[in-house]
Order: sequence, then C-alpha cells, then structure tokens
Amino acid sequence: MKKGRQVTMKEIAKKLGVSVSTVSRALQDSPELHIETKRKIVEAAKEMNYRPNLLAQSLRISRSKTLGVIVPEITSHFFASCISGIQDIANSRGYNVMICQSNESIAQEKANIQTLVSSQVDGLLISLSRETNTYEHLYELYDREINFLLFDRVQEDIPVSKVTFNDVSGAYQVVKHLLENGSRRIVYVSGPEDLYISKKRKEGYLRALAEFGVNEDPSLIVKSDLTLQGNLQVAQHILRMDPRPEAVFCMIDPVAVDVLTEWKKSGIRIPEDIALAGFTNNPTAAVVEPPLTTVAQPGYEMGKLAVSHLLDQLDGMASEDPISIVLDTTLLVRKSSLHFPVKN
Amino acid sequence: MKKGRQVTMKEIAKKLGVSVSTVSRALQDSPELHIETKRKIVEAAKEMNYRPNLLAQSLRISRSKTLGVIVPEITSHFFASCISGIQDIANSRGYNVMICQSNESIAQEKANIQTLVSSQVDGLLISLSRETNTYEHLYELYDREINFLLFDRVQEDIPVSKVTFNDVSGAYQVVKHLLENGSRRIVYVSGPEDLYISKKRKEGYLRALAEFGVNEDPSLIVKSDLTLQGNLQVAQHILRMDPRPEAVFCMIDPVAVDVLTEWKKSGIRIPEDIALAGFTNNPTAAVVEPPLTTVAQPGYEMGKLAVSHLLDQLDGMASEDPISIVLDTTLLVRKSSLHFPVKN
DNA sequence: TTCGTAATTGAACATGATTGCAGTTAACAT
DNA sequence: ATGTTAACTGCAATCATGTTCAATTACGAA
Repeated sequence: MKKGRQVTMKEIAKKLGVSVSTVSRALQDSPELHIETKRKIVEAAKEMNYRPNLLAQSLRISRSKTLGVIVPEITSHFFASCISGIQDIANSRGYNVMICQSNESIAQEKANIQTLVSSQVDGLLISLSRETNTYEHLYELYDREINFLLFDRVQEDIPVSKVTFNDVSGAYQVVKHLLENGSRRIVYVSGPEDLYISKKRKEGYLRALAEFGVNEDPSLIVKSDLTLQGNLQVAQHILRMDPRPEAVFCMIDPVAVDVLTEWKKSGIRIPEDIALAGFTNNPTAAVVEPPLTTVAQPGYEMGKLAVSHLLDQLDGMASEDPISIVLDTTLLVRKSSLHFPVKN
Repeated sequence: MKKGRQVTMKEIAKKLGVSVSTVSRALQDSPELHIETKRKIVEAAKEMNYRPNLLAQSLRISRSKTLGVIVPEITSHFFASCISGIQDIANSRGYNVMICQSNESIAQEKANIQTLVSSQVDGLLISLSRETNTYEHLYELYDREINFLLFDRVQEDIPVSKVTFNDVSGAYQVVKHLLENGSRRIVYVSGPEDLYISKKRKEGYLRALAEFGVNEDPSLIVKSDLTLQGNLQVAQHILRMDPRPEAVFCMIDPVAVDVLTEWKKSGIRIPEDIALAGFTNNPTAAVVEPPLTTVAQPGYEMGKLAVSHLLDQLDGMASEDPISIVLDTTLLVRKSSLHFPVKN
C-alpha cells in the first residue's frame, strides 16, 4: 500500500487540454463557462474520482472549517456526550472536529492549545483540566484574537462566552432534598479547590443549609483527590465521624459510587444507615444497588449548544460579545437518598 | 473578537529586512546561516509570537501529520478508551487525530470517510458500524492506496491490517466457565448477524458447548436489536422459556445489565435462579448487584497497538503487508455467574 | 469586411512554508 | 591586483485551489 496520490485539478486540466482555472470554475458550477465544457470536466472529475484538497482550500481562504475541542478526558461519559453533541452539530454545519484530551494536566492543556492553533482551527471549545489554576494560556488566546469558548469547567473572569450548568442550583436542589427528608448533618465531599464545579456545588450546598437554618460545619466538608484511593479514604473517614452524619453529597457520581461500594463492604446499609447522593448522572449511578440519587446534566445538549454558539459567532450570526449560557439540571431522586432520620 | 490573524514568516522577514527563506532557515536552525542573523530572527519570531502554519506545511510536503478515526459511537466506554490510546500514541509521535462517529450508520460511515480523506489525513483507523454489511467504500479506500486499518469491528476479507480481540476465545472462556459450574442449557444473546463481534462470540459459545458434549439448540440463540426495548423483550422471552435455561451469556455488557435489571424487577434472583455473564467489562458491570461476570478487553491497549502499527507503516518502519494483531481477553468471574444447578 | 459586444477561457497571483540553485559578498592566498 | 574559496542570502518553484483581470474567440450587425 503506497502513499495515496490524490487526483488534482491539474491532472484533470491536462487530460482535457484546458486550464486549471477552467476546471476550478466547472467544479463550482460557475455560470461563465460553456455548458459543454463544464459537462465534460465534471464528468472527467467524477470518473477520475476527484476530491478537492481541503488543505489547499483552507490555506487559500484562511479558514480550515475545523474546530478544536479540549476535554479533560474522553473516557468520561459526560465529556464523551459533550463531544458527541459537538460532533453532530459541527458536521451538520460543515465543520470537522479535532479532539484532544488534557488528561487533567495543565501542561497537556497548553500543548493541546498550541497544536490546535498551529493546525489553524477556526475556533476552540475548551473544558479546563483539574490542575488548571493559572490562565495565561487562555488570555494569550484572547489576545491573539482566536475564537474560543469555555464549557462546563470554566474560569469566570476570562471575557469569552461560557456554557455551564447551573451547578449551584443543582447542588442546592439535591441538598434541599436531603434536608427535606430530615437529614441535618450533611457531608459535602468536594474536589480540588480550584475546580469550578467543586466550588459552585459547594455554594449550592451551603445555600441549602442556610435556608434550613443549619449552621455550616467545616468538619463536614471533606476533600477527595478524586482517585479511587482518595475516595475510599473519604468513605472510611466519614464512617469514623462522631456523631455519624445522616447524609452525604458527593461532588461527582464516581466518588459516590466508590463510597457506596466501600460502605457496603463495611456492612453499612444505604439509605437506612446513611443517605447518599451524587452529581452528573453517570450510567453507573442508575445501576448500582441501591440506585444513586443524582443530578442529571445532559452533556449532549451542552455540546450542541456550545458549538452552535461558537459557530454562530464564527459565521457572524451571533454578536461577538461574550455571553453566558446556563443550562438547567434535573434532580433524580433514587433510593440511595431515601433515608428518614428521627427528627429532634 | 476578530478573526485571529497569524504572524507569518513574511512579516518577520519584512520587519528584519531579510528574505522569507532566511527566516525559514533560521527557524529550523539551519547551519548555513550567519549565527547573528539567526539569533535576531529567532528572537523576533519569539517576540512576535510566531507559530508555523501547519496547513501550509502539510500542503507542501503532502503529509498532514493527521490521522482519522471512525468509531460507531464515542459515548461507549470501550471506544472512548480506544480513542484515548490512539490519541496518546499519536500525539507522542507528532500526529493529530480527527475523530468521527458513524452513529452505527453505514451512510454516516461513508460520509466520515469522505471528509477525512478530503482533509488529507495520512491514515485512517476504522471500527465498522453495526449496519455495515457492504464494503465497497473500504475497497475504494484500498484501491486509492489510502492507508487504513480496521480495529475491533472488522471485515476479514479486506486486505488491510486488523487489530481485534480474540473474541472466539473470550466467549469460549466465559461459556466454559458457565458449563464448569454445571449449567447446560445456556442462552446466547446475539446482536445483528453482520456484526463481526456477534459472529465471533457465537463461534466461541458453540465451541465450548461442543467441547462439553452439549448439542446446539437454535432456540437458545436469541437475537437482540441492542436497544433498551429489545433487551427487555429478550429478558422476558428468556423467563418464559420452558424449561428455563440455567445460564445466559450476553454478547455485550449493556444487554446483560438491562436483562439483569429487568429480572430483578420480576423477582428473579441472580445467580441463584439463573446465571448471567456479559462481555466487554464496561464500568457498569462491576457496580451492578450482583457484580457481573464478564470478559475484559482493554480498549486503551487496543487503540495504542492499532495506531502504533499504522504509524509504523506510514513511517516505513513496518512492512506494508497487512498483518492481523489479536489481543487476548481476560475472564472476570464475578458473582452473577456463580450458579450451581443440581447436576443430572 | 469590419466593428462591437458578449461569451468563454487562460495567465497570473495569492495563501504560507520549504528548498535547490544561483547569486553576492567577504576573506584570503597567490 | 586578481583569483579562489567559503560563507551567507535571496530567487523562484512547489504544493492545490480560487479569483481577478486580461485575452481570445465567436457571432451578429452594419
């Protein structure tokens, strides 16, 4: 299998004894061309299996019709859903998509940006890595007037459009639900402090507590590094708390699933002994036993909206002023949270 | 935010009063250049934030340093893992990756191929859609001497390299395990007939039965369309079988998970009433109750191997003759299959 | 036939980076 | 002073495409 040689306009031109420009015009169905010439050229092109070289087109018009996407990891179901939504819309609007994963590393994130920019993408959709706590690389994009947009994991100060879920309200809803079922000592398992979603969900947690007149107790805010190890430690740590909390709200489902598994091994009953809730609505959340109460955030929709807005901006169909799109989440009450402690 | 103008060599050249060629040579650290000139140019380039235009480079050398990947769906954890492996290796070897999903549609698959070929990818990694039962589009790639390779969902007759799991042996192992635990009436839940993995796993199922002297019973081979609806129908259908089978082997985990959930709703105990096993080792398989016996197939490794081989071929480091790489799977015995019927 | 106009086509250039070849300059030897 | 050589730099072509402008052809009218 040799290096595949593409048929070019030049070859068609040579074969028919016309100029390249004529071939070009024929293939774009230009009206200023003899109809017979056009017919012959189009026919020959078809026969020779001609495909335009998008690279050359892009170089000429300085538009690659390609978008870049950077996500922390592709294997996360949520981000995979986002990508799927981005793909579908982008393709239907004639754009290709180059996807990169930062693997939650800021260095990789910077490298990805460099590559995509050098590849002349027309725009970028970025969800920040866990590690990202400095933002020069994003400001540089901004200074260079490269179109980009942040989604899900955003940094609020950067003056570009952002698409997020209403994380505060989502967390508020789930914690309110736990409170309404009688829990008062409620643990929040957070992630890295710089992480946007971690901060926002904590905000919702605190708001719900305040609304119910429950004082904030710093010892009930536990931090996980989001590794399996870290999650198991958190699970054990919570069991050793005295008095034991009545409910636990984990920042993301994977943490909740790990905690749930560990507790089951220790003979703890859920929700009888302790209530549990997560966030994201990962596929695993629905199938664990008991099913996990969580907050649904439709990634596919987020991807679609994000890319639509970016393309609108690129095509001049939307104002270039940054906007913030906030999507609503849905509380999914399942068995894991149906715990009714005796009220004082 | 305006269209981002890139700094070009021409601008650097103009600024320093040298020619573009000199700039080019300076940036590639060519030895045939005055060291002082070189220093000035490199400095200016850095200061002006110059980034080479990969499009132009690609056009010149007729190599885009980009690979195309087509998978049935990105949101599947298995394919996401493959992509992750492909990405990591490709990036480390200086290649970018464009990913497309066929959404299990042959029409979309063909469209994806066209787009990627027009985009001048240097090679393609393809996993076929469920619908794909004609292969002209692949033979066309072959005829046009475009480098590509098939992985996981392959078509054996096409003379290109293929990377697969040992599906036959994986299925054989799991069915053998069910047989060793005493089951004899074992159902195989298959997918579409054209689907490579469905065929191969059936082969392994039959081989194990034969080895244990169990006659093939066509009524025990059930077909699902792999939708939730279809899976639930299969679950109910199996329960109505008389006599009830002792074990069920599902072609892929999602089917097994749906079946398991449906059975639990009907009050069936697993594995006491009936044993169950899947294939793929999806994240859900480990967390359902009871945990699902399945066959692990490391997608990340598959992606890495596939792309390594393709790049070796592209770089002339591997023979251009097609080879077949077959990866081994691992049987993961979990509770769902530990059913011990009374032996005759 | 000759002119004018419209129809049709081709040459040239641009996109950005790279490279073989040719050309210029400087330094040094004779 | 002249020739030789090496060091350095620029021109022009290349990749595939699209567009502007100029050129050519054809055709009808006078």
